[in-house]
Amino acid sequence: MNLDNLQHVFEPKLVTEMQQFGTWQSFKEGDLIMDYGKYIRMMPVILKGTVKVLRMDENGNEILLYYLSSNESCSMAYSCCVEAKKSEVRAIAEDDVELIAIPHVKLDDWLCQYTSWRNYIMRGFNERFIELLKSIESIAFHKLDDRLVAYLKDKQRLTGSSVIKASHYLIADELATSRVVISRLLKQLENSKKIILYRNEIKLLPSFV
Amino acid sequence: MNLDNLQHVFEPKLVTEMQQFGTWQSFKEGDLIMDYGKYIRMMPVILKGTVKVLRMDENGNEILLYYLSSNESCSMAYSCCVEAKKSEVRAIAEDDVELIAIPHVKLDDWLCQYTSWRNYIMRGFNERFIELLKSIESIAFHKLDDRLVAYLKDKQRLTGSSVIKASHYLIADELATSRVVISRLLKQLENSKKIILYRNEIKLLPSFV
DNA sequence: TTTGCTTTGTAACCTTTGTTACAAAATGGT
DNA sequence: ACCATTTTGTAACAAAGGTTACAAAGCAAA
Repeated sequence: MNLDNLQHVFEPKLVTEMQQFGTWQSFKEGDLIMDYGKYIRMMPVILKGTVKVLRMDENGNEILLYYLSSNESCSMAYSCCVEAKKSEVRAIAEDDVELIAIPHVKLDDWLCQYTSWRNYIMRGFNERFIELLKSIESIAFHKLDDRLVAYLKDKQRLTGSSVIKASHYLIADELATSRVVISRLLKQLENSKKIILYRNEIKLLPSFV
Repeated sequence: MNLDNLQHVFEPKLVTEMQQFGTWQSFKEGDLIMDYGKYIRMMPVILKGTVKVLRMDENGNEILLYYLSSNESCSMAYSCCVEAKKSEVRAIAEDDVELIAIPHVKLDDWLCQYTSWRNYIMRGFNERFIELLKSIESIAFHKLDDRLVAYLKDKQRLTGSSVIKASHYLIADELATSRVVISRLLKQLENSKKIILYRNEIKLLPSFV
């Protein structure tokens, strides 16, 4: 397995340990990486690709928590992992994903031994916090049209492409609204020459930024 | 300082260390415990009382993050503290508060040394996560009237009293809406005999539950 | 008691978002 | 080419929430 990218984040000795004790896994687009109720025994560190993390509430509403990409890991997993709890989240591969799964017995050891690991974990918690806070702010204070624009920009940044592949239905789902509303707002954006709509595809024009 | 309650959470040796290295602090209702932009060098562990934690976004909107009560601590503080960053949150004493402030140099040491501390920190992160998720779910999927009812029940649980002391304006603020809207909804609840309204006071009737 | 400030009540109106219903277009398999 | 399925467009309407404006009530200090 290729852990070159990790060298920039962790000290060499830790990378060697990760190689030794971790399990390399790969997933194809759409694959289910983690699901509700499954026991978590490993903590994932993403090497390549993007992972979408979702959560369902008591009423069956599913909500997008955040996206994880290279060198990030699922903070929610950590404490679940240590306490051998069941997953409260679902993780899906957005594109082709490679990750290295760290067995839970190593988590605590490394926390003591390696400053880089400790910082990595703590920074992860913090970043995830900030993401959730932004999410709250977005829902609480911004109207749907702004949120939609932010959503599209996010996708653009994440995929590195100005062509976003998604159906209106999917977008509606992730913004917790209905398809008709999204179609309406997208059409407004198209009319103001900021995007062009195709089937399953949205092209962001220069004037979009 | 009286750290009896901590005995139930931490091993005796750690409690002794907390006594030795921590700083005992007390605050009166309304006191500012932590504010935006101040450097965080200590991590608070609440001994008594309730702390309200807020955050402000780029547009100056302030949002309620969560309440902390006995034996809880501010997860947001942790990583800030370790990296000696400025606070992104404001913390206000809801009632009379006692806390013990742990100097940041001890945080990492204890993480290695004491399993109870490690679990405490990790569980804290997790609980805060869950709170934020609930908050997101509430805003995203529930209408204001439901959220208002949930808010009142929360206050009731937190204070242990069926009489909630708060102006409509304050409630509106914490639910990120306008005073008129809250007055309207409260009046509906009063009309359906679930609450009685007074000035700066709301009495929850038995039928409210 | 008078004055000024805060809190609450209420009406009227506007904007945003959600819902239902139906049609048209695109796509993929046979 | 034909059919079933998915995706998108649009209209018409309903509901929730936000805004403005003003009045009345409560409270506190002078």
